[in-house]
Amino acid sequence: MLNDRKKHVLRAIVEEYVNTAEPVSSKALVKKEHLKYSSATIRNEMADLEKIGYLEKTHTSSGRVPSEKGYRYYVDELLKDDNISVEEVKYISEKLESKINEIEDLTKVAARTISEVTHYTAVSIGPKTKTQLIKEIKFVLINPRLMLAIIITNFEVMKETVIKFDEDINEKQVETMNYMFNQKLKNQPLETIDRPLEEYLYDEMSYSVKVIKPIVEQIKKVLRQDEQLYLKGANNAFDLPEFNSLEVAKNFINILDKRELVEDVLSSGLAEDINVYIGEENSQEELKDFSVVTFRHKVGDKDMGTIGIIGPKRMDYSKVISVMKYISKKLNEGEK
Amino acid sequence: MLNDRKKHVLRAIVEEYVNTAEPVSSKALVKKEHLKYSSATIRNEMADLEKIGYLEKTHTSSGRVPSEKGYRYYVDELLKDDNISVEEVKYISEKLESKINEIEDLTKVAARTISEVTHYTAVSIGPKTKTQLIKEIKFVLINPRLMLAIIITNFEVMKETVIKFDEDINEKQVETMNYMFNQKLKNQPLETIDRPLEEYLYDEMSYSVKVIKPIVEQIKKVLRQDEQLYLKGANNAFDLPEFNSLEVAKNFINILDKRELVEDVLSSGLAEDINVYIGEENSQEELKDFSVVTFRHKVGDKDMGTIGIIGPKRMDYSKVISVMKYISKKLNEGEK
DNA sequence: CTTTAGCACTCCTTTCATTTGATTGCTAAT
DNA sequence: ATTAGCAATCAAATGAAAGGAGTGCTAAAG
Repeated sequence: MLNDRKKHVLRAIVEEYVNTAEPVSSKALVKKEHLKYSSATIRNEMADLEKIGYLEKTHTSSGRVPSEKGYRYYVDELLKDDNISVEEVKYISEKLESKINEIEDLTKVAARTISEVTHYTAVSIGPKTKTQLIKEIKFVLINPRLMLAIIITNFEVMKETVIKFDEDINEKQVETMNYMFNQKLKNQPLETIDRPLEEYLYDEMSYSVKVIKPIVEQIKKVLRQDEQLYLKGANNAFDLPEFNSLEVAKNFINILDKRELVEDVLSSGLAEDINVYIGEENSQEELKDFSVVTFRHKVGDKDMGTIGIIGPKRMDYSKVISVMKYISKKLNEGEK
Repeated sequence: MLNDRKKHVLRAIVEEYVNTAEPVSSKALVKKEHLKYSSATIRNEMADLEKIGYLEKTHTSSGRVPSEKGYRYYVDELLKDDNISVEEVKYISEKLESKINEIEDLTKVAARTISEVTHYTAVSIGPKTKTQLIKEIKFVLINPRLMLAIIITNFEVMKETVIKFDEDINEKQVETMNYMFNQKLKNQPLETIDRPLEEYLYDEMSYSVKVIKPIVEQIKKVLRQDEQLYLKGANNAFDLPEFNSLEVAKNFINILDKRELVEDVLSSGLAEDINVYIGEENSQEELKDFSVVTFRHKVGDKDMGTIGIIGPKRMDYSKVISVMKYISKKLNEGEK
């Protein structure tokens, strides 16, 4: 357990380093925080904090920098999560309520807004379809060559898609399909709709490939669509001094370029809260020099997707978490 | 008009510079190309080529680098467009014919494949909806609260979307809608479906906002979807020496981050051919240090989207154009 | 026992001069 | 028309020196 002065010093060092990106010296800290102790005293505290692993030095005669453990302690114990200005509140509200929402996915708008307010890179992804279960699947014939498929999942998400046929279909066939597909797919995960099913259907049903294939293809296509990745503010990263190292910049772009990696990152977070992963805490090797903050956008029980920001370990956790909390709240009440 | 030796020198300098990213010296050129002239002679030719603007120096005692005019001459007159290996042909064929196509947009697959083969950054975008005309719009009622809208455009592209209502709709209403919407929208560009239309409909039709709004919103949404931007291989850029300058890297990421800019770039190309824009030839100020090569993916008269690669001016135009030509051909014959 | 002043020591950063080497342009010879 | 040869130019690498910021430790003061 840290005494109050150590807490103060640690918090101040994290915040100062987040601001300046320069190792923080004892002298600078005393001045900045108007501490009633001399720099020598602070130096002693800093030495202690280093001993227990919360601070690091870049070289023997440099100021101190928070370690990952230090950031973690800061995030868990020291940070204020109401670090959001009136202007920011106003800006966010306007964005989320603006007419754009009517066209665009709200999850995307939220991701973009977070990026704009925090100046970090934001990513978002639609609800994870693969883990959802099929509650019901329903086919409606519109005309002999055009059929509508409606899938309802246990997350209360509804997906529809139109299927075109090369040959005529009749009502009787559709009825059979309704029966057969539900028989096979009810309470199965969405990913069941894949090659094995296709083959099963060929065997089981008397319809030709020409009928079955477009159905399966089209459904698969629509399921994929929801998992679309959205990315905003990649350029912001380049304003940060850590990205002056080409090594780091390259790693960063590499991460963003790998779909699966970003999907992993976003989907690994817990459903209920704001998740913070600092450096090596990330399960992905590639992210060991970055920090990630995510949260899941839910409306009631409906999963609407996950939003995350990716930035340097020297991230303004206070700001990011505050903004995310506010947006999360806003999203929930907005959809009531 | 250049004599053959000058052409040879220019071509060799472009290709050598593309390979090495280092200014090409007279001595290196003689050696590399087994020229039967001394370096002094080549120096004279290089001086001439510089005088007429095809070559440049980075400083007084450096080797030569192609100017934009030099690249342009190379692209127009000197380059071979069959610069594609057996392995590459095989790889591309496999990718385009693989099962992935069944799920994924072929335009995206093509863009990704180009990026993989050329190691440049590829972008693609769906068919430009805004310029298309509405040929017919048709509503089909599935149940009292669910309606299907089908839009057919003059590019023979069909778009469908499902519309949910908060109140019941009857067949009579749908008939009226069919009449009214077609009346108003036939032969209009797709972008007509926007706010002005919405207001017109409120005035003209007796239906409530609750009916009209979901229709317009949903149609707008589906129109947007097609213009989705796809990006692959942004990380490749960082393997190129020109991106060792943070300035350049930052510009590049900035460009990719601006949706509208990339959309502009892709849509400015001519429909029929492969378009090459070198440096300042780009109409976008931001692209003045980059080159862009694009082509439109068409199937018969149907516009399927545009694919482009964005890279340094020191681009392997021969490789890029060869690969694009091959893919373009392949896409056309595949869809027959 | 806690705090602090003072100072030696460390090491990064910047600057400047020097050297090295590659390449050109030009002149004069072939 | 071609080429050998050479002075001139400039980037890039190397290394020495100076300056400065910051720490750790010791000894004294509170």
